[in-house]
Order: sequence, then structure tokens, then C-alpha cells
Amino acid sequence: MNRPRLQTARVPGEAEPRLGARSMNAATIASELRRQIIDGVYAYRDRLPPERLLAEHFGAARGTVRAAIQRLEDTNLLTREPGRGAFVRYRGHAERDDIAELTSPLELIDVRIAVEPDMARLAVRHANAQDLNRMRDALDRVEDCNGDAEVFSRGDEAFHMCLAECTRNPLMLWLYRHINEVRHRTQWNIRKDKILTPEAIEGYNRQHRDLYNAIVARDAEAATQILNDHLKQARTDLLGVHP
Amino acid sequence: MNRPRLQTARVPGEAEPRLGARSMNAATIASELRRQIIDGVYAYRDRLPPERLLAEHFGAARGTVRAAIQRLEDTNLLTREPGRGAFVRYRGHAERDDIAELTSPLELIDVRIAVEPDMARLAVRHANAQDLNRMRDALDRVEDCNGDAEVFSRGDEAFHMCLAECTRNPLMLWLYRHINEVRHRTQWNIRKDKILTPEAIEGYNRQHRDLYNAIVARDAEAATQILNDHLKQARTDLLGVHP
DNA sequence: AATCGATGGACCATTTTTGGACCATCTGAC
DNA sequence: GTCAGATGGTCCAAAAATGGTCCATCGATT
Repeated sequence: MNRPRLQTARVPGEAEPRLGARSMNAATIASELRRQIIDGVYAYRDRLPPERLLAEHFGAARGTVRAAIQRLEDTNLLTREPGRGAFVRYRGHAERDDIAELTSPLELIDVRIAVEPDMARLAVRHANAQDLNRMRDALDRVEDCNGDAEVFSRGDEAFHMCLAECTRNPLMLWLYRHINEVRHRTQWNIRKDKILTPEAIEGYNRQHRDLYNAIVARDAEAATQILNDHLKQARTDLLGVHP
Repeated sequence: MNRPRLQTARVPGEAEPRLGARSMNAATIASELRRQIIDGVYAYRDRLPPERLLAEHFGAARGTVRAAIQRLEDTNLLTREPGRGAFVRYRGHAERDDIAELTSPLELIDVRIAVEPDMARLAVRHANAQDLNRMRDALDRVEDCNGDAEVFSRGDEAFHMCLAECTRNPLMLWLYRHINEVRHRTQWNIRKDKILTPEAIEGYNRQHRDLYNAIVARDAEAATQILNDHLKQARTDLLGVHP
């Protein structure tokens, strides 16, 4: 398969010009307004410009703009009030207060115990061959750590991230990305080499391989059980160091 | 205004002056459009430019563009609807895009089934008297909906949010806030009154009360079981409407 | 010569957009 | 309180947009 590269070089992050940006239909206008709301151009409780003004701005008929706004109201981004206007109902998550700072390692592992076993069940149900290959690669890499706690830790994160991808569920993947982010930042102060002894790493790796085999065999019960044991083990090991 | 000449072959190494002016066959156009979709130029659910406009842009006949689009439809990247347009079916960029837009009601309930039962277990372990009082209040309010689907839905969200607060786990609370946000915005296309019949609401309320009692009694197994049944029920009801 | 892909039309059925009109409600000036 | 203006809610018929289909033709390749 050839790959005819006929695109001019593009700076990463620079948006590729989109053909037909001028053609304004209801879906496009809705998409644009949604982006502006989520980006905070219109903040919580702000009033949107009047429909007639928006229509003029987008170069569309008022009915088209109304159809677009209707979609935003259906998705609970807006509230419309007759005679007053359309008001933003979407709360931007201003509470960006660093969630990782507020979470202890024990609380983190409790959340993982709650989420990951059933995540494995979804992974068994939805993983395709490509997902399994990626998981296999991650498995090989994490097993190549030679007892290095730091390397194992990175590989372990990647392996569990693969598991999240196997679910093919965008929300689950999004959630686990954040769990992993918290994990990455909340455990920096743990003495990894205290917990991740070569023996412990060997045990974890055995569980990883069992989990992989269970998913390949589409055995949901085994997968959830293994992951549950895996995380309970990690919780116990954690408590052994932080009594 | 006419396209004067079409050249066929490109000399290797010759600089490509501009995208789309020449040497466009169906395979090339398909490849270019596929790249743009995967790169996110056209996001999930966006509408592609009309065939006639694409034809003009690529300097090809409309039939050629149709053949290209046909390939993308065959590989499930697109869906075409007569009279409306071609819409992106590929969901790739869960990162920057609006997660609520990318999540289907079924995917949402799958995540809730994965998270909430074990969330109930944490709630049993960590809820204090104040949490239980708040839960009691939410319970009373949701039972006061008198069969109104919309009111029940709001109350139900609040009740489950209380459950998340009962865990006293900041990360779990943070995650569930986002799950709830997605839930609030992803069920727009569901006919709530189709699912939330007065009988269904009554059943859900009974489960809510059972759950509350189980938490008060500090019975973790019962709580997880009830919540699991509760959500499985919701999933079944959802599938009954969206077969 | 035969074949295959591309072309440039034309026409069809469906959906969306348009441009207007009128109404009910709310706000602010008086 | 009254009134004028602004705003969203609704309805309608005509026009435009859009994908689906078919066909005669052309050019290059086989």
C-alpha cells in the first residue's frame, strides 16, 4: 500500500482548514455553539445572543438557528425562556482543584478496586484482535523490567491503560485516563522499592499474564476475579508500608 | 470557472503544488478523506461537505467522489442519509472532544454498572450519620415525584450523587460527578416517558429504599447486590426501547 | 477491440432551509 | 399602571440542498 503524501507540511496543533466552513446548516451551528459554551465563551447563566442576531451572524435563517439551539437544549446545555432568552445551563468544571492532591494512595486503590474488575468484564466483551495485540505488547514490555521498580511501574500503568482501551467504551476510557493520571501523580512520594520488591513484581507479572489469558479466552468471571485479587494484593502491600 | 485540464501521472519527486487541483482518482480521494476523518478534521457526528462541493474541491466528478465516499461507508467510517448528508461514524478523539457527545446511553449504563455497585460498598464502609441524613432527604424527594418522569430523573440523579458522597472518597466523588454530568446530557434522545412509566418508577423507588436500608444496616453485600440489580434493570429497560 | 474507471449531465425522492407572519411573554422606560 | 420594544414559540408554503440512480461518452489500459 502506497501512502501518497501530497499534503503540505502542517504545524502540529494548527487546525486544518475545513472545506465548506461557510455552508451553515443546523448541525454545524449547533456544533459551533456547543464548542463556545464548553470553551467558556458563554459562561454559566450567561444569555446567548438573540436568535435573530445569531441568525444574522451565522448567515442563516432564524429557523435554522432555532433548530441548532433546540439541540443544545435537548442536551441540557441550555435553557430557553420565552420573552427572555436562552441561558447557559452547563457548569464548566471550575473546581479544577487538583484532585490528585486530595487523593491518598489508599483512596486511589479503593477506586481502582471498584472500577477495574468490572472494567475487565467490559474488556472481555468488547476487545478485538488489535486491542489484544496491543495488550500483548504491553505485557511483554512490563515483563522486561528486570525487577526495576520504576520501569515496572510505568509498564504497569500502560498495561492497565490497555485494559481500559479494550472496553471500547469512550466514557470508561476517559475515566480511566484520569484515574491513571491521579495514580501517576499521587504515588511519587511512595517508596516504590519498598513495595515493588523483585518478588512482588514477579507475582504481579504472573497475575498480569493470567489476566491477559483470561481475556483472550473471553472468560469474564476469571478476568474480574484475577484483577480483584491483583488489586487487593496491591492494597495489602500498600498497607504493609503505610500502616 | 471551468477546470481546464486533468493530468494523470505525477512525476516522482515533483513538488505537489496544491492539494486537490489534479490527479484525483477515487482511491486517492478516499484516502485523503479517511485521513481527515481520523485526524479529527471532521469529528464524530459531523457532516461531511456535500458531494458536489467535494467534487469541486478535489477537481473530480461527483461520481468519483461518490465512489470514494462509498469506500469509507463500507469501512464504517461514515453513514450516508438521503437528503441529509454523510456523517462521521468514527469516534477517535475522546480527549479533546466533548465526552458526553461521544457516549451512547448504553455505554453510559455499562460504566455505571461497573462503578456503582462497588461504590455502594465504599459507601457502606465510610458513610457517616450526616451522609445518611442527606441520602434520606434525597430519597424522600425522589419518591415525591408522583410518577413524573422528568422530576424522577432529576431526583434519581441527586440520590445517586448522594451515594457517591457517602464514599467520602474525593477521587470517587470526582469521577461520579463526571459520570453524572454525562448522564445528564447524554439521554436527550431517549423517550424518558417510554422507559419511566409510573410502574417502572415505583420499582426503582423500591430499590432505592432497599439500598438505603442496606447502607444504614452496613450490609455491603446487600447494597452492592441491590445496586447491581437496579442498574441491570435500567439496562434491560433501555434495551427494550432501543432494540 | 474490449474493458474499466472517470466524466458530465439529467432526473428523482427526501430533507432542510428559508422567509415571512403572528402570538405570548418579559423587560424597561415613562 | 401603561406602552413600546425585544425575545422566544409556532406555523406555513416555497425554495434550496442533498444523496440515489441512470446513462451516454471519453480516455487509457489490456
